[in-house]
Amino acid sequence: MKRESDTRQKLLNTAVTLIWENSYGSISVDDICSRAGVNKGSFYYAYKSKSDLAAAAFEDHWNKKRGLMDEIFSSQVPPLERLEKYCDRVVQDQLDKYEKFGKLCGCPFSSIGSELSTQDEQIRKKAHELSERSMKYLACTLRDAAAEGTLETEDPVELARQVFCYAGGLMMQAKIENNPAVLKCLKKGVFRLVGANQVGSLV
Amino acid sequence: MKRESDTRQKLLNTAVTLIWENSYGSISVDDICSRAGVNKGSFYYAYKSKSDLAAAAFEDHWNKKRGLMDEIFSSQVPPLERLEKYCDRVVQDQLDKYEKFGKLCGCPFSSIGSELSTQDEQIRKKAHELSERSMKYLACTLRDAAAEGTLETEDPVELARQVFCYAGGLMMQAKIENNPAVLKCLKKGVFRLVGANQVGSLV
DNA sequence: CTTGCACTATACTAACCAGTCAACTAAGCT
DNA sequence: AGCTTAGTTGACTGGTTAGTATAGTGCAAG
Repeated sequence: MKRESDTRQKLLNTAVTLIWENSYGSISVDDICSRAGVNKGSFYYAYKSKSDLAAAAFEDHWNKKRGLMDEIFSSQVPPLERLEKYCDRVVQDQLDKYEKFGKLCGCPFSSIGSELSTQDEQIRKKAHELSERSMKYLACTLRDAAAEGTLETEDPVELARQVFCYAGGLMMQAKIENNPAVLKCLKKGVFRLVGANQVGSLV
Repeated sequence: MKRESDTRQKLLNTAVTLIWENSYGSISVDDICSRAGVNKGSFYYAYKSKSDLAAAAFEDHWNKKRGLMDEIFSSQVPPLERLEKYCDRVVQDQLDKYEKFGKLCGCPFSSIGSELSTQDEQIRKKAHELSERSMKYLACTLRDAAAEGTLETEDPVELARQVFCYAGGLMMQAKIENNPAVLKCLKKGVFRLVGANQVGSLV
């Protein structure tokens, strides 16, 4: 029978939070440990390096979001509505974080991926992998929309990438401006990009 | 009569290069000094902190790019052609860097801005300021295009922001994938976003 | 009761960090 | 020549870093 401890989980949660609000480079293992209420020895018993924990925390954070993503991108929902809900959710997440910390934190995957992609191959690969997963939702949605005729595209995979990059770029810009108002044009830009009218505006 | 030294300039150049290829957090003052062939004392004689140098290096890097930007966005050039040249240039810059270092480095302003915006207000402000300058070129171009009737927009400033964020997001994604092929859809996406046909495709 | 193992606690290392300082060099001015 | 001052030098400080070593704890099965 295994004895389980919540040390790993505490470290995962703390790592995501601290790194998201600050940056990988500015957060130390000691910071993570003391915030998580875990001793250094336990840290290195649970993970073999700081980079390892970060990669695991990435994966864990994604898993926590996955249920919601599956729901937003459910085939039961009309494709353009999925897209709209996704935009709303992205903006809402940023606003929640903003209210909580008084600063716009951007997308954790993109921020950390961008910071470390040239430094740490393990983290770059993980960031890449997670971005592919997000793009899958979008590609599928755009394919469905094309099939029902609400938008036209020859290449839903490429278009999904464009939408994804636009969203990521906008969050980054909002972070750089530290201004939630920047996010206002997320939906408008996405729909402009896919060349469709928003569901709401058709009513 | 002033005695001038190239210490400041050497530090500016070295800082941009090292931080661009790596990250602010992973590059130390000692790294910058030894690569620039400058002593630590001289560093702190020239700049009062690491963060100060970074901000100055930002500004300096922009100034070096400015001439080319003025040329690309010259009123003498038809607006949509400016947009195309801009895209070409962005991609070319990334490819040059990629060939030189074997890794995709992304946009230095966005990368460092994204890394430090929640940490260092001075750098966040500088990154913000420089992004505004880029967007000015784009807004002006889109306004001109609307005036000559090659595209439609109610709000060229907002559209410029969307274009800018899309480009930044795409560079970030290319960095995360460490794959120059990602950049291929820059132009297509930009023209999709502004709702115009590329100049080339009209011929 | 004891052996083994999952986990914790903390002191420690060796390298590294940003930043300081006082001594030094040399160029320009009178 | 002699003074002033911009600029240089590299050793130094005090604190922090990721990671380690080792002793210890508490549970569970034999």
